[in-house]
Amino acid sequence: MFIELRQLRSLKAIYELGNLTRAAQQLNVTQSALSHQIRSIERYFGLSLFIRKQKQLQLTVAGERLFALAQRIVPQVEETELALQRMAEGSTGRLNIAIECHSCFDWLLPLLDQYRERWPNIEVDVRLGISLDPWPSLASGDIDTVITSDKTEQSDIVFESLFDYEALLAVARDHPLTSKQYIEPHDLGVHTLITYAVPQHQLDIFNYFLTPANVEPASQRSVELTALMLQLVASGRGVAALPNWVLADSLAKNTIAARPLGRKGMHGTMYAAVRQYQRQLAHINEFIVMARQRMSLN
DNA sequence: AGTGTGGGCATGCTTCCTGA
DNA sequence: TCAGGAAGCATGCCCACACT
Repeated sequence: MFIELRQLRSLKAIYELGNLTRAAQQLNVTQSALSHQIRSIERYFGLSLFIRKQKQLQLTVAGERLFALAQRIVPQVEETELALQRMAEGSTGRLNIAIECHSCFDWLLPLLDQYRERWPNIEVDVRLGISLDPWPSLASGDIDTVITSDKTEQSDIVFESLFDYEALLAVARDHPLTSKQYIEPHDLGVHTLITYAVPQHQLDIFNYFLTPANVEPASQRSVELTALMLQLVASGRGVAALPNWVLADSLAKNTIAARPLGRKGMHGTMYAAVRQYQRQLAHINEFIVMARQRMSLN
């Protein structure tokens, strides 16, 4: 391939400015360099691009053909360069987030309000990843980050740790389990467990606590909203395993009590999974930094 | 180290403008 | 009309740099 973007830019500048000298000034090269460029195209194709009879350069048919190409290509390239530059600076772009936990809304939504103030030109969208497998969407670029506590080996995906948390069993203030220092799996065998309305295999309380001990709760009730779950727990209609950031407010107001799950507690880390090449984008990096800052304060 | 390429410097040529 | 100067382009030569 012989025709280069550099040459199209030169041809466009020469035609628009009317002579080599002014075009050379605009392109930050010497008149001589520009003349060499044009001559090299002319020699390669064996065609003249300009009629050089007067001082004013006039396009030949071949020159017009190449200039038409330059008029189409150069603005598109410049527009794309600008868009990429802005994307790298973070002044435009998008942040499509998939979250794998219902309770993440509790910290994510206030964070996004703060984020939108800082990055008003970034389009932000949040999708609940529980009902779908978010990883193919992340790999294909359909979404930009997955908020998850499951760190799995994925090629070209980096897991940025956001914060550590502990899942606790929330119970009513006067619940019999408040007498225990920590909860054991069999303690739940006689109580109603309130969970989010998702399949059992997506619930950590089953995966890491009940199923390994071969224990089933006496009954299970599912709800969609965290607030409703907390109300049901507070009124003694069941117990629920929730991360500490969800319980912080209710514990502070003393409307419920909470106990660790197991002697050592059930600890986890929340991650933001992003594609490797997107990690350096300013608006994505800033989201990670803001999430860390916000949750380290809690 | 050899080669290719882009671009700068120096210089010559052509065209245009201006004043006598 | 013509001479002189200015403006603009072309070209040979050279150098720096990238690539193999």
